[in-house]
Amino acid sequence: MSRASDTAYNKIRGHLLSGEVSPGEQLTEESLAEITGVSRTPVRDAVRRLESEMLLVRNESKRIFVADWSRDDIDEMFTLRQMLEGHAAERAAQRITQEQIDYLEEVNRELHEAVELAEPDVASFLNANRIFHEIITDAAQSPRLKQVLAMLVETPVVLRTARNYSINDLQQSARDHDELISAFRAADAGWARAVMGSHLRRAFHTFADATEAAE
Amino acid sequence: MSRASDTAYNKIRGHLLSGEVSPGEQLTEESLAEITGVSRTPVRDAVRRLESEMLLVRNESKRIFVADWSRDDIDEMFTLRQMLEGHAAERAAQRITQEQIDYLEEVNRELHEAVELAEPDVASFLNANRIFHEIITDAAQSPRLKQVLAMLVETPVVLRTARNYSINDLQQSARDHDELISAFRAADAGWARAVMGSHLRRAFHTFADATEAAE
DNA sequence: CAATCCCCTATTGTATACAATTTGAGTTCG
DNA sequence: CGAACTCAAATTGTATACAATAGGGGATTG
Repeated sequence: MSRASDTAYNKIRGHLLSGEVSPGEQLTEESLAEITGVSRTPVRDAVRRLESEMLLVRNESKRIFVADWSRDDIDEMFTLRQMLEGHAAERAAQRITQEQIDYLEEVNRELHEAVELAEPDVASFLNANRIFHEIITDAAQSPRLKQVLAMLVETPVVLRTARNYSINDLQQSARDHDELISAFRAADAGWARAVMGSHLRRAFHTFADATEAAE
Repeated sequence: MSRASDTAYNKIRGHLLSGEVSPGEQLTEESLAEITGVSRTPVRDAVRRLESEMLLVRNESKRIFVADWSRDDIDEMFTLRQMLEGHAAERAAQRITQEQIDYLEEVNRELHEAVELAEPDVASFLNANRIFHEIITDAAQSPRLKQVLAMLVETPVVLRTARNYSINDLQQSARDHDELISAFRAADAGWARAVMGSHLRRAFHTFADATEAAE
């Protein structure tokens, strides 16, 4: 993370997720260069990456704007994740190693701890959740799948509404993960796909409810 | 296509697809700049795009190499396309306009003509085929899906082996398209998904056979 | 007053020089 | 002889100046 373009990527991403900027707002390479403290060259790299993750969009004349995700966009994103991560879970069930299963258990133990407090630690939850899903994507052993999924996970909207998730929802996520681990231990691809499917579909509704609550 | 980075993208892509370079061969930004006649800056943009399409890969120290697709890689790519384009066909069946259906018919008429010659016109076939699938992706009205699919279609291996496709395979593709159009006209999402699924899965085996024939 | 045109400014695109990093060949030393 | 070290060359990364393009506002004209 020492390279300037990575610095720029992380700072801009943090800026977008913090909510300091509004959807639809225009950004310029120059202003982003000032914010990040590097020149426009690495900023351009970072902007490309954020475009591919659809946190930024360009208009017809190449100007840069903060992406605006409609509810339908979020729905479609979860649907794509359900398909692709369901497939990943299926492949992972056939390929995952004992070490990776141990790692999944360790990460999910942390996730359980984060959501069983009186006041859940949402940041720890999100972090453990991200790592959990990454382990599965790695275990699927498909570089294409991994690259495609990298474009879809962690939208700004989801992260911004995470604080509104109910304790029940978070604890249900932890239990979904427990069941996924069981499916992997049984090497049951169909089970893994089905659990991943319902896990992500529920996550969408959790998100949708949290969004309504915030408004 | 007047901008230097687009020129670079197209020239490098053509270079990769022509087979003048071998999988695993190292390329440098400088050499690509010479080939394309522009400076390293737009070349870097083009390389990024080709990386996301996985025609180029980088090693751990960021050096650039021509991607090497194994048979398993191709298989996985077609599996992902089957999932995603199947979904696209489903959505398209519920959203496609009469104008788009007319356009599909027109393009597929050209495709039929290209493959019903004594000596099939493979270039025209590939071009009509690409446009046909693009119309469907557009009709699905999902920017995320469109972007994700852009990363998966047209691998160098598929294009290089296209000459080995049999006339029967090409004509079957044209008939698959006819059936897809019927499914769209009937607005039958399940039918559209199923036809797209078998169409792409057959395409994989056509590719696999053509590859073996070439070796 | 409204529509059009024109020009200045804002913004992105490109070239180039230089910095940082990695590679690999040659050399030294045990 | 081989393992480790050194340093020059090769390659990618970054900053910056300038070029090309697009946008917006004011003047012009009917």
